[in-house]
Amino acid sequence: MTEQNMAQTTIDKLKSQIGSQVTLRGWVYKLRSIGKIWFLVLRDGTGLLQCVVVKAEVPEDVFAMESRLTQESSVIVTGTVREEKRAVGGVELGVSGIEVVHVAEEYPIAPKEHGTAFLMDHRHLWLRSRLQHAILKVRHQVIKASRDFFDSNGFTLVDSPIFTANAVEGTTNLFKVDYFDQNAYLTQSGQLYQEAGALAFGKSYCFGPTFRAEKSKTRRHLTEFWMIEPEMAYCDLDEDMSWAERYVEYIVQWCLEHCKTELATLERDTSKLEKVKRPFPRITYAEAAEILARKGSDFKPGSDFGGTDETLISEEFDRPVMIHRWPADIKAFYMKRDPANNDLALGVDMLAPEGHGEIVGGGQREDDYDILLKRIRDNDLPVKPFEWYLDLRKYGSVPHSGFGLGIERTVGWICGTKHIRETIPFPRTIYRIEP
RNA sequence: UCCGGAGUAGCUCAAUGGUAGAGCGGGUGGCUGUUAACCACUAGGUUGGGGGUUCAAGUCCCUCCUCCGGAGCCA
Repeated sequence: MTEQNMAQTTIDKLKSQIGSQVTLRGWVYKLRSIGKIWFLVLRDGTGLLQCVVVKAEVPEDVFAMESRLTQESSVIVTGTVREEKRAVGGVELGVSGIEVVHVAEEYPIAPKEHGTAFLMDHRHLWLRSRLQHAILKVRHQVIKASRDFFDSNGFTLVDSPIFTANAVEGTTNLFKVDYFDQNAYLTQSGQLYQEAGALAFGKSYCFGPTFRAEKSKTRRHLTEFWMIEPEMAYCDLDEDMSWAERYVEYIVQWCLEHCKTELATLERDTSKLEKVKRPFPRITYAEAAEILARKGSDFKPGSDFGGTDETLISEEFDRPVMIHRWPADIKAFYMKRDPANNDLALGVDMLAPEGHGEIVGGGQREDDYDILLKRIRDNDLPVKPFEWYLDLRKYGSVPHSGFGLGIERTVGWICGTKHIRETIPFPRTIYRIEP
């Protein structure tokens, strides 16, 4: 290894390298010139660094590079790290040399305000900007925390397929694909397969993309989104809710500890997240309906909650709230009924605070063969594609439960972003499939 | 699918029916500590498409397209 390679570093490590001669590889984030000094703000994926080029301190050709360089040009910069209160991040680089790797063409995203449509058209470049970078860093940590949580609690990763022959919830619109000469769909949930996983491994989970062909046009919807779905054998609704609150608490506390810089960049009020500690309130659907009645919503009892209703309910609590025991009519066929009231399903939804909507949906599954078969028929679903699913009730059926957590809505809540489309690298919405 | 909103310079937006403009970005020049630097100069337009009314349309009417927000549905 040459001396040059040994000095190779990244911006996030510079605080411990003050006084050292280092080399950084990155891109020009911003340029400012005041004559015989110019400033280059370097971006390397780990942070931003102000680099100072002084005419009297560098060779003439290095100083002359200011006129050649453009925003987002790729450069390798060498210099001495020093403390500097005036610079962003508290350190700066006194430049001794610059190697130009590529001079970028005029960059479309100027350091000024842009509209969302324009930025989304340039999503592949927008990812480089501070806020988008921070949001996706949080997304990464949410996913890491999720895997850590389930991996260290005895769950086995059992990936569900993306192509499926059956519609989990029957009623919702699925993306149909030509699967050779047969119809297939893109999955809208990996849950059914996790039930097989839980009966094989005790506790299993999957994490992958799911697809909904609904023509939703709201800040809470994507046609392609990522869901993490755990499923537990020998688990009833109460235990299911305990898993959900442990998991959500874990993710939020993990991000508070590991995403301090990003949450500060996003100007997130973290005091709201610090309150996300167990136990979370658990209320019934009927109690939630009472809250809405008291607050004057025009909500119709027996129906599902709309976005506004969810916000009204979540405003009552300072942490996520779990709503359980729903009218069976509005829930999926596979949900087990409440032994105390056959009209109610043992389902649970978790609403995030601050109006970020439903982040978790789940419940206890019907484990009786005859009842499940009847439900499939009552819902006018074809029995054939569900035969394997029914088998799970023929060979060692047990009470089991699970849930799914929407990654994008969770990231949106933790980051405090208004639009869910900023929480996924390349969002897919009804009118956007590019870039 | 329904309701509402918007399409004008690369971007963000102005412009009573009467000569299409500004800021930012780009280019040129100036400045030894800038923070969205500043100052001067400069280039940049089929006003989303089509049709109509009018002496005259970015502006009024019809139609189509695109996008945005919300509803429904959902995570």
